[in-house]
Amino acid sequence: MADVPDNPAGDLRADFSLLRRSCGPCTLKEFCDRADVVYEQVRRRGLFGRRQPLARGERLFRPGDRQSMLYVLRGGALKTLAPGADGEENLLGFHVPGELVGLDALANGNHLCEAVALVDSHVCGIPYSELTSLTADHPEIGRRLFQLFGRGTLDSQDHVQLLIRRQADERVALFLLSMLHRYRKDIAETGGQPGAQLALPMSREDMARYLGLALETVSRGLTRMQERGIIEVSGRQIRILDHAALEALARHDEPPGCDDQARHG
Amino acid sequence: MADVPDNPAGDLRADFSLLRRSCGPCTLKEFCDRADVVYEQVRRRGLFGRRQPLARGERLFRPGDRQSMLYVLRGGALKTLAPGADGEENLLGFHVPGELVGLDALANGNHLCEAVALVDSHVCGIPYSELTSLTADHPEIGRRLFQLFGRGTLDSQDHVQLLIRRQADERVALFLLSMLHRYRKDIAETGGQPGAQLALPMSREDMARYLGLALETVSRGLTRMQERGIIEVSGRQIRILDHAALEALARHDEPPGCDDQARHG
DNA sequence: CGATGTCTTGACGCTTCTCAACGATCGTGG
DNA sequence: CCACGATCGTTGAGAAGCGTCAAGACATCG
Repeated sequence: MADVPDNPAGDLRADFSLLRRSCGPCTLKEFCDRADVVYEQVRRRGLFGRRQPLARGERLFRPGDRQSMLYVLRGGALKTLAPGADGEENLLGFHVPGELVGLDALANGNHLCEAVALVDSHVCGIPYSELTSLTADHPEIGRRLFQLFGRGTLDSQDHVQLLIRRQADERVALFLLSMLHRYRKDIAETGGQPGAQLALPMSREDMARYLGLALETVSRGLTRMQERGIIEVSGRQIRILDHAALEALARHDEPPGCDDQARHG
Repeated sequence: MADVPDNPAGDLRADFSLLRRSCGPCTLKEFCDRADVVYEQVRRRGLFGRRQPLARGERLFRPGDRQSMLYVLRGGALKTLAPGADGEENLLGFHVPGELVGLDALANGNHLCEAVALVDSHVCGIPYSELTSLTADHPEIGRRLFQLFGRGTLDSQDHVQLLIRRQADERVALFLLSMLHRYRKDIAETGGQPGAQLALPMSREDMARYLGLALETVSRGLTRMQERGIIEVSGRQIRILDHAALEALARHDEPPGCDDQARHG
C-alpha cells in the first residue's frame, strides 16, 4: 500500500515522474505522459493521475453516482455488480491491474453498476472533464480512447460468449484461461508454461455468479479438473499443470483415448 | 428500397436535406446535421451519410474486415455473429432501425463479428475518418460519440444479464420486452398498451442462439405464454395481450392464485 | 478455542437439451 | 391453379446436466 508515495497536488511534476516509473502496464500511461501538455489546467485542479487506495470490500462508485473519473486499476482486484430488479446483483466483470473501470457510465453520465474491491486495491483516476479537453487538443488521444472503450465492449461480448450454450466445465476452464491471460499481461514471470500459478482474488460464489452457475458447480468443476491432473487447487491458489488440456476442455473437445475410468478397474 | 433517392456525391447538399427529412429516429442525425460544417472534406470524399441497401442474408461486414464506416441501421433488421473456435457462430445481438452497427471494431480497427441482414434493410454509413476529424473540431460531438459507444457496451451487459441464471421462460419474456421497447422507440403507434403487435424479424433459431437456449425451448416458451393468455403467437407475429403478466414472467414472480393445472383436473 | 465464513462433497429432482417426427407456410415450377 | 419441395415451427419422449438442499471439512479471525 505504500510502494509509491502519495503526493496529492503540490509538487505535481514530481508526482508524475513517480507515477510514470510505476506505470509499466498502465492503460492510461500515455495520458499521464501527456500530462505536461495540459500541465497548467492539471495544476489548477490538482487531480490528474491521483492515486486512491481502496480497502477490501470498499466501493469505488455505486449505481446512480455521477461519473466524474475514468479509473485505472493499479493494484489489487475489483468486481462490478449490476443491481437486478429482484434485489439480486449480477456480477458483470472482474478487473485486474492495468484495466479501465467505470466505463458503464459513458452512456448517460451516471454509473449503473457498482465497483467493489475484492482485495486491498488502489486506482488512478483521471477526471473525465480533463480527458475530453485532452482529446480536443490531441485527436490521437481521442482515437486511443475509442479503442479503450471498444475494449470494454469486447470484454462484455466475451462474457456473453462464455455464457451462451457452454457447459459448466467449459465455463470454468474458459474463466481460468481468461484470468491467466489477463494476469499474464501484468505479471510476466508466471507465463503460459506448465506450472503457472494463478492467485484468484474472488470467492467461488463470485466466480459462480460471473459464470452463471451455482457455486457448488464451480467447485465440482475445479475438483474434476484436479482429478484429471489438469490443475492443482488449493483454495484460491490454482496451479496450471496441463495448459493444453485446459484449452481442450474450454473448447469442449474431449482428449480422445484419455479414458479416466482407469481409476481402479 | 426507393423511398429516398440515392444521390452519391455530385449534389451532396441536396442529398443531405433529403436524408434529414427521413432521419427522424436516426442515431447519427446530429452528425448529418453537422455535415455542412465539414462540407468541403465531405464533398471531396463524397461518402458522408451515403445510403446503402442490404438484401436479406447479405453481409454488411465480416470478421477481419477493416473498419471503415460507422453504420446506422435505417430500415430492416440485422444480426451480428461472432465466429466461435469450433465453427459455431454465437449470436451477439440484433439491431433495429436507429441503432449503431459495427462498434465491435473500435478496439483494434478490424471487425471481429459479421453483420447479416435478417430482412431487406438499408444502412447509412459515415466514414470513420470523417468522424474523428469532426470530433477534433467539435468536442461536443466527441462526447456524444462516447455516449453512443457506451450504449453499445450497455447492450452487451444487458445481454449478459439476460443470460445469467435466468430460466428459459424468463429469457424469452425478457427478449420480447426488449424487442418491444426497442421498436417502440421507432414505431410510436404500437405502444405498451395491450394488443401491441410485434413483428419479429428473426427465426426461432436466431432467438434461441441469442438467448443461449435450444430452439425447441424457445418455441415451447412461446407456446406456454400463449396458453396462459399472455401473448398470441402466429409465427413471427406476436401480439402482447397481457403486458403486466409478461413483465411478471420476466421478473420470475409467479402470479399467485393463478394455478394453471385447472386444465381438466 | 470457539465462531464464522468459505469451500467441498453427496443425494435428489427439475429444467432443459437432444433426438425425432410431424405440421405449417411459402415460393417455385409444371 | 395446384402440386411439390424447402424452410420453418411445433410437439413429444427420454436422458443428462445442473441446481437445490443439506451436511461436513477447512481455514481465518476475534
